[in-house]
Amino acid sequence: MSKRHLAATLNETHVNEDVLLKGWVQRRRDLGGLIFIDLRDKSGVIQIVFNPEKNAEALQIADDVRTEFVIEVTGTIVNRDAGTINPEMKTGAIEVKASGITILNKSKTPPFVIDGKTDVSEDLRLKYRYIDLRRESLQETMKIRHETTQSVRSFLNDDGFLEMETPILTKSTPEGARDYLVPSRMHPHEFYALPQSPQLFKQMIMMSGFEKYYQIARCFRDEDLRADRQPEFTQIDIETSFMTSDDIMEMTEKMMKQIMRDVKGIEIETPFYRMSYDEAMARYGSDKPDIRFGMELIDVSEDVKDSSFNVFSKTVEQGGKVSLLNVKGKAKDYSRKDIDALTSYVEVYGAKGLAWLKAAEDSFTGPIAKFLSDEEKEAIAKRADAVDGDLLLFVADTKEVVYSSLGALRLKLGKELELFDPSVFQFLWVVDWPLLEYDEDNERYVAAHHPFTMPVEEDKEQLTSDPASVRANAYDLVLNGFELGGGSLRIYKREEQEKMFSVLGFTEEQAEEQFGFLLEALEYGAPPHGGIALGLDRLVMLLAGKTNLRDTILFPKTASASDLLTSAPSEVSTDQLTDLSIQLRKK
RNA sequence: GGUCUGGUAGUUCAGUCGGUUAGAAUGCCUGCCUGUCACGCAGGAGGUCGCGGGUUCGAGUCCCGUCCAGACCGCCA
Repeated sequence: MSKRHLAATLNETHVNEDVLLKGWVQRRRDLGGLIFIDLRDKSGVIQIVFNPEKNAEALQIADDVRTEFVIEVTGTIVNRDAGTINPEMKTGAIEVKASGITILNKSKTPPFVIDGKTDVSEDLRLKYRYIDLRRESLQETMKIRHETTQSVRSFLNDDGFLEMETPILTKSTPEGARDYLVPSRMHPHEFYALPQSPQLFKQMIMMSGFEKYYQIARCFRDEDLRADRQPEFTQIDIETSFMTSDDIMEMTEKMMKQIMRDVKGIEIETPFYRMSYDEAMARYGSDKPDIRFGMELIDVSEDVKDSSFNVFSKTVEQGGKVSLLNVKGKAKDYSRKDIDALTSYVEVYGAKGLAWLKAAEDSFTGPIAKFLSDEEKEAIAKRADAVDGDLLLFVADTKEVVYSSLGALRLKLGKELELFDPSVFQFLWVVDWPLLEYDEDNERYVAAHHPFTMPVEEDKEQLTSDPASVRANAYDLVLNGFELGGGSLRIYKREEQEKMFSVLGFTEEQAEEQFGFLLEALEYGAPPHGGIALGLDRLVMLLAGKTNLRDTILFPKTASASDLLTSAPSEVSTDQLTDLSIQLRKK
């Protein structure tokens, strides 16, 4: 018998069959004359029993076996006695009566226990990533990742897309995120950049006449990390010719529908709800709102603009706004101290404080209550729909600070108060983005998305007269408060692209030097085109119910962008540097 | 670049007001145990309290610096 069996594929139908199993020792229970070993392979776990009546020699070897040893076991599948069935285990009704065991490899005692229950520090897990990955939860997540990419491929292949690969060694461009640079040996003093995205290449692919392209593309950005941001990440990158933005959104919805069906077995509703950027900011204080729950921002600027409470009236007078969150029925649950904690929370986002009122019968209590007139309180109560027992939390500041602080507070409270069902997947399109943002530091406009985004047709006239008012023909896909990705129609005429560069403050020479190849390509029959890019890692994170991107990436980086397993980055030899004509400055 | 949290046994943590020999659980080792499944029972080993400096009669504990990990702000077209 030489055919290997997988642990978790065995069940009662295999009783009396001889099996061969190979895998790791999950756990060993030594009862003296009887030893149980839980054998784990990629499919799962099954219990092996070593009984001297069956084979005394095998029992002897099993005695030497330890956790994470790699073993090969032969034996017979048997039903467990009624009283010894383990309902917690997929294979809990059967076990393998061992006739033989071979130790294929020993293992040192692992630095941490491999089970779902044990909490281990992140750095240790990353240093021993290959051990950490043996845990069921990570095995499961990597399977979800595989299923997701396969679902994407199957959908796009069926829809006539070609999967194509773009270069990893590319040209550095100063716009956008910081580039990872690769020095060139053949061209001393010159550098390649790793792609932040295949943006220009996929546009070139459209100019090459392929019409439908996709790639599961690795992208690189040398910026600081976050729980949902890694310097090296993967995008589902898509570009099409001749499709409208509605076409692209509809296609993306179908793709998401298939992914949710294939990976989660969930039927989601399409089309997704669409919301303008302005609406998202006003209602949720976020350009990627989590719409699984309400508790929206309520603007009371109008009601307090003449208030004798200066904090409110002055803010409105100076062009800011006063908004609040109505924490329904929670007034009693929040002490002064709790609200102080919320205040420190919003201060991180630039808010100077968090004013509050508790709604009691026909009145408000709280430190600011005495500064507000009865009419103002009434107006606030009406607008906020405040009833007895509600807690109102106010921020008065610039629009930006009000949005970011209350937007963040809304998410925090939504989570803490369990205002939503975490198993729900709520997709949303955010559309009508501003094309440009004014950069105070550099005193010029920068592209909000990227400089190749097409303006909305009816706003094109304002591009030079009122750049800030121009909307982009762009769309972002949001899932449960996370930006899954975004796309746009692209500029496909040279004059328009040149105009865009000029609005962004490029001289003709700069535009030519950095993007001359693009401008030229636009002159040779570039088709109307557009596309979308979705963050695969984030999608998998949400599908797997994780809160951290590291858990969806095989070998992730730490918050300081190092790899604790291989100790990258690391110093290199002087010979290597000499080859590259590089001399290091003292640290 | 900044703010905050953490770093004590292999691991996860506790360690009071600065005071005798730094603890617990788990893991590990040894012995016993034939139906366990986080097996049980008995015993044992295991510590550069991240690192460097300072204050003090005395520092895991206080102060300064630094490194590492994490969360967040800035940043991320």
